[in-house]
Amino acid sequence: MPWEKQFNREEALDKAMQAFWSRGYSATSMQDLVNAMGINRGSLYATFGDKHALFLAALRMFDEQVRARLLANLTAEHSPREAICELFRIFQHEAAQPNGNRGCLLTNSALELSAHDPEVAKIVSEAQRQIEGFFQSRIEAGREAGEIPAGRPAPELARGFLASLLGLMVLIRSRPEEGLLASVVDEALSRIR
Amino acid sequence: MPWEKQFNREEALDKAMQAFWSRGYSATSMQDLVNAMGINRGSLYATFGDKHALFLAALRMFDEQVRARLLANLTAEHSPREAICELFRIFQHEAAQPNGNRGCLLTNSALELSAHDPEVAKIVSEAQRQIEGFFQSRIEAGREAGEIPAGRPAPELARGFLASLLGLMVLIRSRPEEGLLASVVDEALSRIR
DNA sequence: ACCGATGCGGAACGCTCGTTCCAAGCGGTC
DNA sequence: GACCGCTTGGAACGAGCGTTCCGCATCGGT
Repeated sequence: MPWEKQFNREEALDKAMQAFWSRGYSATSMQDLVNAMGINRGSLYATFGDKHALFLAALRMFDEQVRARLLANLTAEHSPREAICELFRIFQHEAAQPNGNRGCLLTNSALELSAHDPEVAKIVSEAQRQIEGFFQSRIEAGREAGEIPAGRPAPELARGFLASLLGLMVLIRSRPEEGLLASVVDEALSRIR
Repeated sequence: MPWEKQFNREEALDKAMQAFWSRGYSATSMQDLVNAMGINRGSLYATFGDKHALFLAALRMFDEQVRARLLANLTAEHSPREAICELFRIFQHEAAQPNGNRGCLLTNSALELSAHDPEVAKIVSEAQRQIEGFFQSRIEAGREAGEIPAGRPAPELARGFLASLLGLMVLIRSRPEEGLLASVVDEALSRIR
């Protein structure tokens, strides 16, 4: 029945995102993507353009559907201090699940592509800025509420959390040992305790 | 004069290491390597084996000549606390140099390859363990010398430093802004001040 | 009943990849 | 001085890459 699309654009893009997420950009071939997405080569090119455009679409989808949504949910559903704790704990516990050692597509792309791909670099650095902003606003709100003790300046503390979170992403992908990740999370959270 | 080697094995391997360091494994082609190393295709295969073996050799060279040497020098030439400070400061300042945003080959490889390449994973995780050990031994020695105040347990603090250092590597490659890196370093070092 | 439009499926393209192979050149050995 | 062992440079290979293209099936519109 080729008179109307036989696939859902979002679903297909999600499958592509998953593929890039676990294997990276270069190591994922168009054949891999055709298989993973379950759609035809022709349809893929007609819908998403070439491989690079598909990757950017997948990266943007990750940024909106995973990163932004997660931060928004945490902000809405937890107190400032708990939002920060939950963010770290979510990653710590997901790493123990099967297929949980993929880390974060944005961080993976940061190292693989940012240095030589301005479009990727822009998406990645903007996402990092948003995470930094999340930390900073939660720290400030938590201090105003008396939930987080005074200490180092909020912008600096926020950047420290960003670095710890990125380091956690590296460890999740390269050394997903339970005790190691737990120590990293405990140490980070001790800064607001 | 093809009866004796016209190149130095170490020098050629160093050039290969530089190439992998800036572009990663997949994005560096054998043609790139032939050009960068300045030796012939045939000589390359005869001396180093295939691309994967060459990469492992380059990664091991980085581990020994860059990572291990750096930690040894810091341990020998500085007090425990200063050794930790210097480690972070070296990366902070190198990032400002031209070509300084390549980060760390081990960390780059951790994200690109560790999840699907056991040999790389082994080298990477062993290197991370050594860095963790460096931090822990410096913290313990610094506390014994009264140079580092008591606080969280040394093993946990060491893992926190490891995560911050890895996060710094990610940021150096994806967002090498002077102020950002400085904040990350300052926040990290504030934990032993 | 036919037409145009649309998406499907898969063959096929040109290129670059990693890898192999071989003729040529030269010093050392017998 | 003929042969051996080694490196060199570059041609060549098959496979896989990303990408394009086209005949076919099937709809809504006329």
